[in-house]
Amino acid sequence: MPESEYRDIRNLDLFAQMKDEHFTALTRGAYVQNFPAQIDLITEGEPSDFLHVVLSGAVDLFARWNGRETSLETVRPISTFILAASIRDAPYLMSARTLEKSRIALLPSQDVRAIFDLDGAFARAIVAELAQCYRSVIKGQKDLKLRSSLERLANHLLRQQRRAGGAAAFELDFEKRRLASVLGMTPENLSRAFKGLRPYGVTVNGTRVTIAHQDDLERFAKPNPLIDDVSS
Amino acid sequence: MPESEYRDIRNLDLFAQMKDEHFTALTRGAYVQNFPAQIDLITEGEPSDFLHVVLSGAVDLFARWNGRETSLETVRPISTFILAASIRDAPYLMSARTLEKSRIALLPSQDVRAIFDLDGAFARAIVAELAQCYRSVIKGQKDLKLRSSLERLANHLLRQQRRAGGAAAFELDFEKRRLASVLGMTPENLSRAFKGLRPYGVTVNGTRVTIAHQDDLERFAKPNPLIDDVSS
DNA sequence: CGCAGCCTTGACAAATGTCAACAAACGTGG
DNA sequence: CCACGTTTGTTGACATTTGTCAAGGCTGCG
Repeated sequence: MPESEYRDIRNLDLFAQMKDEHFTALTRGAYVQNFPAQIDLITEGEPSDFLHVVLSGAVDLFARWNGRETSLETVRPISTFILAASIRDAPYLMSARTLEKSRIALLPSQDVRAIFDLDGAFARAIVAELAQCYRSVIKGQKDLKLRSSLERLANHLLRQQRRAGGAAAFELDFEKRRLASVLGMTPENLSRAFKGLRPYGVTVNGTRVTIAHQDDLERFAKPNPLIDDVSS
Repeated sequence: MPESEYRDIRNLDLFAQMKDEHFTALTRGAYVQNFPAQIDLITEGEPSDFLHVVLSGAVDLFARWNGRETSLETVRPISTFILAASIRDAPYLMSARTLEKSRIALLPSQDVRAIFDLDGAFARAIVAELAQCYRSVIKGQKDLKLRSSLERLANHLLRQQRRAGGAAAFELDFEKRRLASVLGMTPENLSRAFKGLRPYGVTVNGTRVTIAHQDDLERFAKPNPLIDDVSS
């Protein structure tokens, strides 16, 4: 593993505080691999052999049931995914595939569990990470159960706008068919939802979104820190 | 705190392995309280002052937005709730209220965090608990996004049947208006959904459900371990 | 008994999904 | 760089699902 990537991983909140020897042990059995876009990395139901770290690119976590499929989360660098399955030595609940060309580190789950038992700082970091993940899924649950698809889209746009710097015009960070799946609707419905937001000053051109009347949109979307804020 | 309740808490997975002195310190600032039914225990957005342990009764975790309300989880004895908020010292994402007369222990979040930093065994137990909670919310997310309300009800009945011992006839464990909220639909819709399951041999009388044709219902519901199993 | 809350039902409205058609964007190989 | 085919996005028409409102029955409790 190149020194720079070793550093990047080491600097993740999850690994920053652990003992050197433990981090070394953890990365000894690890390897880093490049994947093209649209490659399946893991499949739900399989045993969780590796904790994955996205070093570059992007990964989609999704699930299937009865012929249907839905996107549950997008993982962007630099962060880990399927920590919970690794820790519990339980089967993956979600499948993962690359969205773009991606570089991914794989740490054997077995080592993660072993070192988690030895290193208190690591255990605490895992707690912080899991608590964060948990809260973020709860927010997603609230978003889904309390809002209509139009409201979900409106709030998603406001969140995305903030992440992109806050300007009135910004780029969607993934293709619309996936956005539809993330928001829990069909692509056709998303198209119509965009049109439904026009009265609030939203226009779209390809992946470029412009919010002409910020106040109108916010009055409609009613964003709430307990659903829409990244931290907290 | 009575000795028997002290024991009950001590025996929870979360506390079983921690050092005696730490457990003592944790319970020193704690207190136990009885609440009647339908009492608000916490409100979303408030700082998380206490980790709660349900000793008896039942607690509903729910959330509101824009005048709507939804039930997210039911906590039954003996287990804790809002662990994630306590650990992160973040505001509650959900409100809680008693469903019945309940006995609840309150452990100061500050102490939980302090001892979590001192006690590796405790930290590990918290990890196990949080990973479990995380996975269970992900399952809920899949249930919501991949299934129609009729399918959600069918699978809920099968899960409930198993929990109740597996007999063809069993009791719903909460009132229908709440079940509707848990499943993400209106009470009216739930009524109709029950009728919609009649072709698969489901009949309801008050809170008593009978599944006459187990196979038919399962063929329709297509239960899946990665969504419906409690553990794993 | 009489009230209050829950459940059910019907009629209707709104939201969302499906299917088909087509246009636009993209990538590949010539 | 173009031609081609594939994928993605959009739109319309329509079906299905879900929600809303209003009414009435049932039950439990004071």
